[in-house]
Amino acid sequence: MSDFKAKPPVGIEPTGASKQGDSLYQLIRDDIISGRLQPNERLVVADLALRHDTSTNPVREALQLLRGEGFVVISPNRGARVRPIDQNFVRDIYEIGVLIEPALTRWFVGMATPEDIAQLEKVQAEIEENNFADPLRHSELDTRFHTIMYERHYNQHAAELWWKHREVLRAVSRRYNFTLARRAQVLREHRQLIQFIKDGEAEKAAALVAQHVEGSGRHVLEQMRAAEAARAG
Amino acid sequence: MSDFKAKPPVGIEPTGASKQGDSLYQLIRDDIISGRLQPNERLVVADLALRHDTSTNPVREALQLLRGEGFVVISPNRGARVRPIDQNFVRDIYEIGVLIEPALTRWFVGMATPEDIAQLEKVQAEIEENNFADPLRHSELDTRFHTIMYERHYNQHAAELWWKHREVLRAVSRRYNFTLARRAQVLREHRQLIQFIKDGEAEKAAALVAQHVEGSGRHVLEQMRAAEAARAG
DNA sequence: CTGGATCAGATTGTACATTATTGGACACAG
DNA sequence: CTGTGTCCAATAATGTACAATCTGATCCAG
Repeated sequence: MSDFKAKPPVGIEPTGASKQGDSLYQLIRDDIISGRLQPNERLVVADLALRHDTSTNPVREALQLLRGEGFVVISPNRGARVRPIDQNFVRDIYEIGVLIEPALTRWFVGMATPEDIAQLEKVQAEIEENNFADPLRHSELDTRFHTIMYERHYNQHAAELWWKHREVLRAVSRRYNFTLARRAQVLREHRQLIQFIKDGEAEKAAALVAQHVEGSGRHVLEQMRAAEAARAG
Repeated sequence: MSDFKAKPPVGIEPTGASKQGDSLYQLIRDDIISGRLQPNERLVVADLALRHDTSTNPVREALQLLRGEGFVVISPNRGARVRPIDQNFVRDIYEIGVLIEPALTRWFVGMATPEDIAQLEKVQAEIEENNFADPLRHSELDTRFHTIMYERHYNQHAAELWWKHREVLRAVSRRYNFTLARRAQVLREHRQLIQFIKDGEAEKAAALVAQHVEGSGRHVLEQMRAAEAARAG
């Protein structure tokens, strides 16, 4: 799990949880992401407290946080369950990304310094070097790539929203591989994006990002559908 | 306060709070919205528990929820405070609205039934009849108008996001009046919007909504700035 | 097979112990 | 006399233990 970590953008609203509450949040979240906790599985407060050697209040707090991020569903008097991350859920999140990310990108193009671009190229070089050999590493690098663009945006709310969604999507896509076609396209789009940023082509960059996010969403959804069909068939 | 209520869209994710937790959430939220609780005021768990005649756990739960909605800021070991809803905060939220609402609208135009349109026209008639005489009523009607358009959207996430933001903005704009210019514009845009929907002009409707939201944001921000200047001067 | 009493299991609420922060008193150096 | 730093106590957040309440399922009676 530790190699799944990615640094959040600077200045993102902290969880506001206490030490134990926060680490519990991390632990349970990792259990969900890694699949150790099944979709729809009940999350019994007392059990979790026992397992993580603490008491119930920190667990409740962590569950509330996870609910906020979309990893857990809570219903009154019936407790918490692992949210089954289904196709609708993923589609919803991607669609919001398609709306928001281009706007963040457009702003970045107007603000990018040579250092920013150097950073992007460095990360892109690492992505190309890794060339999807280590999927987790790719996921982390790709997230870093986009974080560079978004983290200094004045609209912290939008950036935070993007980050939350990103985390969920990483949790999902972790289960699948990239098709060859998609690999090529990701590299191509990143390169092209850097070029547009260099040229100050804000509109083109924004349009490209929209396409990039949309393609990414479509790709994951197709994988999910395929896996679904395989399970059923 | 009770006349400030507006019905949330159907199928919005429930808070997941228990009975007491949920009502506490409502109470504290109303106190923040109405200004009975000052910006940055500390929210002491024990006090709140006492005041609302309950114990600390439900209060903690309610505060977590309020944090999720953006009404409260929590920092570890230092407790919760009323979030000062400043201009940046409002601008951030409006900008996200400008990105999301047109997309929701576009879809609605393709799906609207004659009943939907009749509903919109009915609400619009009430808005015109009220003609901003009762600002709270206007706020509620205006919210209903947009809810009709968005609440059945397949992207429940986007709709929920919109609703949360809407609630915050209502909390803010409650403190201000509409300028005459803005009143006229709101009415004009609503009428035009209905016409576009009738004609199935999805793109035009989306563009108009973008303009509508942007104008609304600008209006509120100007009011805030004016109030700020008045305080300072 | 239906329907309601019953009961185990879990959530929710209460009381309290522990631990962290904060502001102020006080001593001391400049 | 003023500014600085340390210690301490008040205050409040956080964690623990437990009581109360709710839910869902099981198991009979009809």
